[in-house]
Amino acid sequence: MAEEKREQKRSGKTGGDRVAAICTALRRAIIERALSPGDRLPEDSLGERFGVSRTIARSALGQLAAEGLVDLRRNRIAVVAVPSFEDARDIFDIRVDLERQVVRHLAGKLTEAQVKQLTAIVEAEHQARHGAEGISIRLATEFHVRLAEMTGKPVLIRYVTEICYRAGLSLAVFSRPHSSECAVNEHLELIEAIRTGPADKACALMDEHLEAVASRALLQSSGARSRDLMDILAPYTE
Amino acid sequence: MAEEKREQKRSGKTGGDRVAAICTALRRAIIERALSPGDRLPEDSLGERFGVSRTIARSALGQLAAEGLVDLRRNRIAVVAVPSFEDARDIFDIRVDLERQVVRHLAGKLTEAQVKQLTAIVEAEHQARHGAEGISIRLATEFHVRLAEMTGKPVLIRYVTEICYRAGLSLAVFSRPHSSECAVNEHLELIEAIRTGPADKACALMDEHLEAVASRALLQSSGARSRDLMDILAPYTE
DNA sequence: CTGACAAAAAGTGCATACAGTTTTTGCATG
DNA sequence: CATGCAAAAACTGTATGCACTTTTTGTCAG
Repeated sequence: MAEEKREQKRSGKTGGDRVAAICTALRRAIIERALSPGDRLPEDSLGERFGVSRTIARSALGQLAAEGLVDLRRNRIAVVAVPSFEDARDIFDIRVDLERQVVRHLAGKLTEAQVKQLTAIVEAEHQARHGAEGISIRLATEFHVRLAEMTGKPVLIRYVTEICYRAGLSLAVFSRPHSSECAVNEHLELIEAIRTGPADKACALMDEHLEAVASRALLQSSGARSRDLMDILAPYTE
Repeated sequence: MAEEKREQKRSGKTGGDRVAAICTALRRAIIERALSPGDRLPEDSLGERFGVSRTIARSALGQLAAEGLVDLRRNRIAVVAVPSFEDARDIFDIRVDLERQVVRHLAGKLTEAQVKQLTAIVEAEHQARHGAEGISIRLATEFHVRLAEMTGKPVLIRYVTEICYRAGLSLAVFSRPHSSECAVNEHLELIEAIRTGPADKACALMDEHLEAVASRALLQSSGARSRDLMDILAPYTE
């Protein structure tokens, strides 16, 4: 959030981590669906866009590729990753496990301030529910990421964050009608369950929530839902 | 080991992915404890060692940092990561979840060839149990990685592999007496349970196995076990 | 028109150069 | 001798250039 500002004051000094800034920007663009799966990300354009050399842009792409958000093939232009249906399913399976850990660690231990912080995000989700679709998806993701951050466990935070972004990207591929507004209520219930409830109860609710998100998108478009040009044009053939 | 040779024949051609080669070599060196947590990895030396420019070495370090095997701080020499005790605990917690998924997917579905392949690794572990300590640790890790690969699920494979390496690194920090030979028997039992048993049974055994590995090392050295110079020298003070 | 194919354009892969930042070293000083 | 400090050495951060590859474009024969 504050990084963007810091990048501006280019006093000739070394400059705070530019690679990270580009990664942050791209992650956000991807999660908000300003960038779609398959979109091209040439190093030149990227560098030019952010006012850095290809070296930096390239490094950012490498990082994002490691996170599974970008596909990087030798001698080819980088593209926003296009998760397969199986990938999406696996990502959600892992996500359920990881977030269950988050909830287990947090159940009954949220501070007043933390509850407030989470509620604020859900509030924002509520506000954004009729605005740009991208924003509400980002906020929904942010809710889960913030939750993970509250465990204070760096390793867990890292994996949850990464998997949440990948899940968001997967939904961009497979969820036809963007059906994530209902999440607002579920998120509120989650806060309550984690705040008051016993761990098991809260975990169960998180399981439910994630499974619901997954099926709303993944299962409903059961099977292929491939964006392959061949398939898209099939109905028009002859 | 063989990579170095290949790097020599510089025929001017494009050359297959050098970054990946360096990563592989370093991962292996780390898991075999040829490199210890905290060891320095200057870009120059690394590049020279592998016959590439700093650009490539740097990129490899970035990749490994993303995997949690290397610590990378601005303007500082990269070092092999030094996981905290909490990190180690969290890594094992996540590992249990991930490997449970592997077992669940594999239970009762191993082909003859796969069983043979796994058995071969355990055999190698047995052979190596009195040789170089590093080798047996690497083989034990390889067992789990191979298992994950048998699911054919790229996402799961990636996370299991990464977390296994991080677990290995954590053990390098916290496990005093290298106590991993007993794993041979446990690995054999695991193969059997996955081959024949129902998923629940096999999962339970995997849970046990991992928890055993974790406690043999992590819990036994309960609490600090910090490699901090201050602590090491404490007994000698005065 | 349609294909094929070659030249031009767009991009990536990698080394290198140079600026800036630690870290080390060497020395003088209290 | 310990201490500070400044110069040298060791490294990292980043842009740029060149070689090589892929993609696009343009042209010409069928």
